Amino acid sequence: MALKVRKNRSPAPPPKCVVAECMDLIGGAWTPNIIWYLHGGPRRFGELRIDIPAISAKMLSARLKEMEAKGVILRRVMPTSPPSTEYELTDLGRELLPAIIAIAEVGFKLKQRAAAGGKPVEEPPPTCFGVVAAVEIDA
Amino acid sequence: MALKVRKNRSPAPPPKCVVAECMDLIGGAWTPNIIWYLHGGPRRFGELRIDIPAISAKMLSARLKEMEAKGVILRRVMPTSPPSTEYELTDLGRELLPAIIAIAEVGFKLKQRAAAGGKPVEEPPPTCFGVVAAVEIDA
DNA sequence: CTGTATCCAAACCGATACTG
DNA sequence: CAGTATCGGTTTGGATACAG
Repeated sequence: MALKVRKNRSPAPPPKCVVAECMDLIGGAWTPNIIWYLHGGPRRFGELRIDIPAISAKMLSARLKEMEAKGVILRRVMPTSPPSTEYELTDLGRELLPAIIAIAEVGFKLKQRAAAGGKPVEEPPPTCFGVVAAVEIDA
Repeated sequence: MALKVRKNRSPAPPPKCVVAECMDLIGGAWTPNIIWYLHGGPRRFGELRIDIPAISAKMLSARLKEMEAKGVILRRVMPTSPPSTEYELTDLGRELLPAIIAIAEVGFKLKQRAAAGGKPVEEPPPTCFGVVAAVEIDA
């Protein structure tokens, strides 16, 4: 251990907080969920509604519009009948994924612990999202 | 690249979202900031108020109380004169750090890009928080 | 110094109903 | 299918003043 315990109050000037820049993009209550369900590829409005059971059409619409304005997602209207719309992460949106995944990993651990009755989970899952990373569809 | 591009709509059932479990703990608007400034060690009420300039005493108090109730932080009153209070991350709170740090790292990248005029930053900083990890005070 | 109390504005959010 | 409109309730959050 190279660190020493601090003896005085607030001797270490805290590093400038850089959390806000990211939280501005993922801070909304539903935003992380939307990004999460979009990370596998483009997805439609109705699909997202089913993905996120508790969300109302109004909120989903509002968040999607907001995220589009911020450049996090891309909205593409397909000229089909009936018309459908696809939402997709932009490059900027994909940059948020590490944060979202880290959040999900912590959430996974928390959930496991809760299921285990409050006792800490020992072995951290190597990558509980291997499944996610291996999305592979042939047709 | 081992992945193939999906050809149909929503063929991949999205993995259960585990983001909510963590967002319940860090979802508040100020919570990530508080955890961030607490990750270097215990910190007092007034210090946090200065650390997070935009926060009001009311909100800071509310968040701290909420986080204490959730077991994320520990509140310790020091029997000094004038009395002071220290807030510290619990084990549970420390488990949230990977997510917070990931958020901060993304925020750092975003900030750099913004400073660079919107162009993407190429080299990812190895650990832009080495400074943070090396808190070391002699006296 | 460490909060709490009150007032008040704005944002968030669900339910429901309706349009193209 | 993909939204929008409206209503109403809850939450968030700042300002200010006050208390232990």
